[in-house]
This record gives sequence, C-alpha cells and structure tokens, in this order.
Amino acid sequence: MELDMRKMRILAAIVDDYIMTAMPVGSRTISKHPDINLSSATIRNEMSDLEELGYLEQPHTSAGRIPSDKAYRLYVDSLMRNVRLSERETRFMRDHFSQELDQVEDVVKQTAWVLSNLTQYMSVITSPQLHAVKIKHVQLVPVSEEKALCVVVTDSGIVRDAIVRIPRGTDVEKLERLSRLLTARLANQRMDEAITTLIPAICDEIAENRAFLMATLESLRRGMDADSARMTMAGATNMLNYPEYSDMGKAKNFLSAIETKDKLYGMLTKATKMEFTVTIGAENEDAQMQDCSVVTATYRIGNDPIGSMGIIGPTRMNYSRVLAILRYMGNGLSEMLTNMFEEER
Amino acid sequence: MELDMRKMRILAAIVDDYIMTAMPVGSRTISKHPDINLSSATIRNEMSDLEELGYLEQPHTSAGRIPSDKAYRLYVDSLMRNVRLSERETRFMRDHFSQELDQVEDVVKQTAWVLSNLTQYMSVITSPQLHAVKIKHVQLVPVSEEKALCVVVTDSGIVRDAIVRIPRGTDVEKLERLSRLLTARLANQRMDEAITTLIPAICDEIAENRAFLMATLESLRRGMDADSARMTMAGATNMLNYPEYSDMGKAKNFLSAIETKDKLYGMLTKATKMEFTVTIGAENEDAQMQDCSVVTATYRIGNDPIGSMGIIGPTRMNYSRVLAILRYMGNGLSEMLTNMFEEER
DNA sequence: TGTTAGCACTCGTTTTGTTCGAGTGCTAAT
DNA sequence: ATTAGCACTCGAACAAAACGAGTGCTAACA
Repeated sequence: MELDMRKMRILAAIVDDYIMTAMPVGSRTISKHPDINLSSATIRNEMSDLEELGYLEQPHTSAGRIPSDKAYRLYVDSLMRNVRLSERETRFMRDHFSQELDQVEDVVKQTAWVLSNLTQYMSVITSPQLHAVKIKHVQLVPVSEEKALCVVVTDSGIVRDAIVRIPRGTDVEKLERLSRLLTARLANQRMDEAITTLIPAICDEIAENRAFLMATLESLRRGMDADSARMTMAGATNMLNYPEYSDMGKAKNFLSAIETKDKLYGMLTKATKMEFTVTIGAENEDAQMQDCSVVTATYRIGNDPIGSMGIIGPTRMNYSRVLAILRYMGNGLSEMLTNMFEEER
Repeated sequence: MELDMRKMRILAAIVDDYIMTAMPVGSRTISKHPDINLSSATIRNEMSDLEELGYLEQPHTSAGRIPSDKAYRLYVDSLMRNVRLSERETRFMRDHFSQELDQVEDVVKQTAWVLSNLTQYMSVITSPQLHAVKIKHVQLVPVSEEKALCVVVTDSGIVRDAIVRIPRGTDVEKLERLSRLLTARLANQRMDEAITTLIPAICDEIAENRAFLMATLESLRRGMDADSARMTMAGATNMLNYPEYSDMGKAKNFLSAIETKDKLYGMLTKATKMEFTVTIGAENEDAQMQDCSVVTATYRIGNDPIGSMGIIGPTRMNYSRVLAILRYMGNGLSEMLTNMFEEER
C-alpha cells in the first residue's frame, strides 16, 4: 500500500510533533502546521486512513494519535530531513577530540559521555575489537610459585591479560624465553588468526612445553572472549527524564534490562558490520527493549570497522539529530584512533 | 541526655519494626510487642518524649512515628542485636568462594554480585588498591614510532598500563634494556614508595634517558591515580524496589548520584582505614545521598587492608544483617586473595 | 468530488466532596 | 506511674461531577 504525497506530509508532521511533545497529536495541531494547509476535518479523515494502514494508533477514543513503529520506520527510511547541527554542538564535539588523551579506554569513555550529554539519551560504546588488531608483544610475568600472568599488547595499545598456571619451579629465565618465543611467533599477527590457526600450529611444533603452552593460549583465548566487559555506557539516568519512563514499573524494567550488559554488547558487535543501524521498538529482539529504539554507528581504524557506538532512547527519539551526532562522532573517533595508531602500519 | 532502659527498648522495637515495614509505627503496634508489656497510652507518652529528644519524627499528626538518623545511630551503636545468618545464606557465600576464578577482577565482580543479591541492596567494591602492593615487572612495548606502552604487573596479578611518548627512532632493544632496568630497580618495591621516593632517585641516577624516563614514570603515576575506574557496583536497580524510592524524583536523584562513581570511590577508599564503617543518612557528605546509609568493610591480603566493599541502602536498611554479611564476605575474600598471592611473599 | 464547518458524542483527566480509620493528645480514673 | 476512654486530626481511598481535547459523522460548499 502506497501513501500519497499528502499522507506522507501529514505523517511526517505528526511524527515530528510527537517526537517533540510525547503527547498524542490531534488533528487541530496538524492543521496549524505551516507546511500543511488543510482544515482539521480533512486531517481527521487522513488520520483515520493512516490509522487503518497501521501507521497511527489511538491510545483511546478521545485522544489524538501517536505514531506506530511502522510509522517511525517509514519516517527514518524516507520521511525525515537531515538536520543541521548547531555551531555550538559541533564545537562541543570537536573540543572533545582535540583533547590529549593517551589511553584508548579514556577516549572511549569520554566519547560515551559526550554522546549521552549531547543527545540526552543513553549512550553505549564498545572498546575497539581485538579481532582485527595485531599482536605486538607477549609477556609472561611470574606472580607466584605456580602462577604467571600472561600479558598481550596489541598495536592499538590495548592490553589483555590472563593468569596461567605454570609448572612449579619454572624459573624466570624460562618464562622470559617463552615470552620471546611467543612474541616472535605471534607479533604482527591478527588476534583472531592467532587464536584460530596459529596457536594450534605452535603447539604442534614445540614439544618441550606443550601442555603448559596450550594452557596459556587457552587462557588467552578465554580472556579475549570475555570482552563483553569492554563496553562503556553513560547517561542511563537520562532516560528517566522522558515521560515514557515516568512509570516506575517501566523504568525498573528498562534499567534492569541494561544492567546485564551482555545483550547490548551483542547488539553492538552485530552492528559493527553496518555503517549505521536503526532498530525501532519491537524490531528489537530483546523483549525488555521493545519500547526503545537503538541507533548505532561504527568507528574505524584506517578502513577496518573496529567498534561501534550506539544511542538508546525512547522510540520517539530524535532520529535525525541522533544520526547526525553519531556520524560526526564516528568520523571524529575514527580519525583520532587512526592517527593514534595507524602511523606505522 | 541519657535514655532509660525502657525508652531504649521501645526505640529498638520501633526501629526494628520500621526496618521491616517502612511504615510509620504506631503506639498500638509496639504495645503488642512481646518484649514490651505496656499499654498503648504509655507508649504514646514515651514516644512523645523520644520525639522531643530527637529520636523520632512524625510525618503528620495522625500517623505513627519514624526513627530519625539519630535513632539509627544509637541503634547501630548499642541497640541492635547480632543476627545469625541462615545456613542457606552462608552456603551461598561459601559456594561463591569455592569457585575457581583466575582473575582478580572476576573475583571482585562476583563478590559485588553476591553482595547485592544477598542483601537486596546495592553493592559496591573497590579493586585491590595498588599502593600497598609490590611491583613485579615493568615492560615497555613499542606501539608506534613515537609511543610505547608501559605495563606494570604487580604481585597480585593486577596490570596497569599507560601510553608514553618515546623519542623517535628508539629501537626495540633499547626499550627492552630500559624494561629490564626498571624491573630490576622497582621489583619488590611497594607501589606507593616507588612513586614517591624511588622514582626521583632513579631519575637522578640515570643521565642517559632522563627526560624520557621521567615522562614514563609520570604517566605511570597518573595511571595509578586513575584508579577510580577500578570499582564495581551491582544491584543498583534493587533500590527501586524500596518504597522510599517509589517517587520518581528521589529515584532519579539517587541514580544520578551514583552514576559518577567518584564520590563513592572516595568514600570507599577513605573507609579502607577502618574495619567497618556505618554512615547514616545525613552523615553522608554528599547531599544526594542523605537518605541512604552506607555500610563498608575492608578486605585484606595478609594483614594489609587492600580494598573495601560497601552496601548502600535506604537509611532503614537491615544494619545487623548487612554487617553480618559484610563480615563474612570480607573474611572470605581476604582469605581467597591471600591464598592466591601470599604464598611466596 | 474533495474540502470544510458544525455538532453531538466519547472518554480520560482534574476537581471536589465524602467517608473511613489509624493514630494522636489529653483527661480522669485506678 | 499507668491505663482506659474519648474527642480530635488528617491523610488515604473512593465517588461523583465538571471539564475539555479530540473524534466521527453529516451536511453544506466550491
């Protein structure tokens, strides 16, 4: 079913209004809209049609109408106009990137803060994914008689570590030798390749410390998989400012949904494949998020997408503005990280 | 002003009741209390006195009374009885500590979870503080032409890292030499001493790489100070189950108070000096926390207090139970960490 | 034929009024 | 000193009424 031009304009006006006010939109309001020169009665007829087509819903008979998920989908895909960010806003973001930040984690954390602050929604961002990143150095450090710490440094300056058991009596020299060996074999290899293909090869090759080495590498792999902690979020309480969460039950529901970060992390990593994604309301797989929308964007080092960031807000979020902000921040962050580490690739 | 025996008993009964029900306590309720054999009228007189003395408050004329912060203070200091934890509860905690967990961070995280789960309040715990911990290994890893990563491993298996600028053209060998030198000089030194006294000494001694070394050590110091990220909390949404936060405004207030972790972290580190602390309502420095109470306990490696954990709940929290749980968990965690790392000290 | 003014109707929200009862303070009796 | 009795207070819970934003429908109009 196609909508004619007029219906589209009306629908766009309704969505725009609802995004701002969160109040059911009446025919009268739309008839006063500058773009639309029709009486409220005509609008009523059109609205009635739009409702039948599934784009609008009526909370109850004598209220205005609110857009359905389907309406937001259409809005995002073809109705909304690109918004221009204000000078103030872009400056705010530029300032963020011009700061001297040494640690990747700090950059990520601050990006999350800027995002939530600017959008007034909740933001979430993954730390750079290691899979596409190259190993730089492996070091085994003795911690006790039976344990050592295995530290892996990547070329983006990210450190991962895992405790490994070592045979009693292993001396420092031996650990040092092993560190050198591992570094030599793994340096400049991609993380994911190292784990899947290289590690078995190395294990086969070296008879000497076979059991120990395998355990070490296994620990490492586990450490890598535990990446789901590597996600930062900010501005969760922003959500409580929106009337859709003024009901305690919903608020609690939402907050407990995000307290275990796993699902969010899943969404973000899945989204790393796409430049942008917009997931509206019931399109979310997680039942508890079905009255939120999630907008994500990726960031890159060089040309490799290496992480993604997202904004979570009510379904009536300001998609246009959010996308503009994510685009800007995504580019800025990509540039910053690329400068930080790409130099010598 | 001293309270006589009877007033104390009455006050204790009121507090006990209010902790359970969160409803203003009336004279009738207390007169039916098994420990107390007085008519409601007598209780009313006593309550009137207690109110005058500042131990009770009346929300409005025809409601019962609720304990003031002052009452809770007295309650905690001398009124409450030690509670015995149930078999189920202690088993729950023991199970937690019998798990095989390699990483310190995992242990901490899980402890936080157990605490919030068991108390149904919010829990918060610092990762082991580095100050009293000994350095094991220092390693500089080149990351780009101009940057290297300085990784410090401590004997409790905790890793800290910082990016440092290096003179262009520094080769791997040189970094390796420096790593060895730093490791040799700093190994087995306490973190805090290393930073305050040793580092200047080393700087003086070595002319060669003076500027560079100093920058490195300065980065390290900053990295250590940024410890405030090293805090885990769990069960924030538990708080929303209590009627004192059923009002949206208060809930928002509370949640935003804990979103920036700095203040909490401050409280916890300050509390590391004391075996237990109980901070009630307005005793909190942070205005936004003035209708919460915070109970903390330390945990140790060997005999050194090395971190602390806390429970945050409404002022009418079950202090006795919370203290019992914290005591148990504190001992358990201390034991576990001590076993993990003390062996070879 | 599409648009619009007019009007009766719907239904959630707000306001106002009423009742109910838990709990108090005071007084007088024990 | 304690307690029974009683009038009084005041919020909570409920009900009824007034309100008004918004609708759908009809009939008139361009």
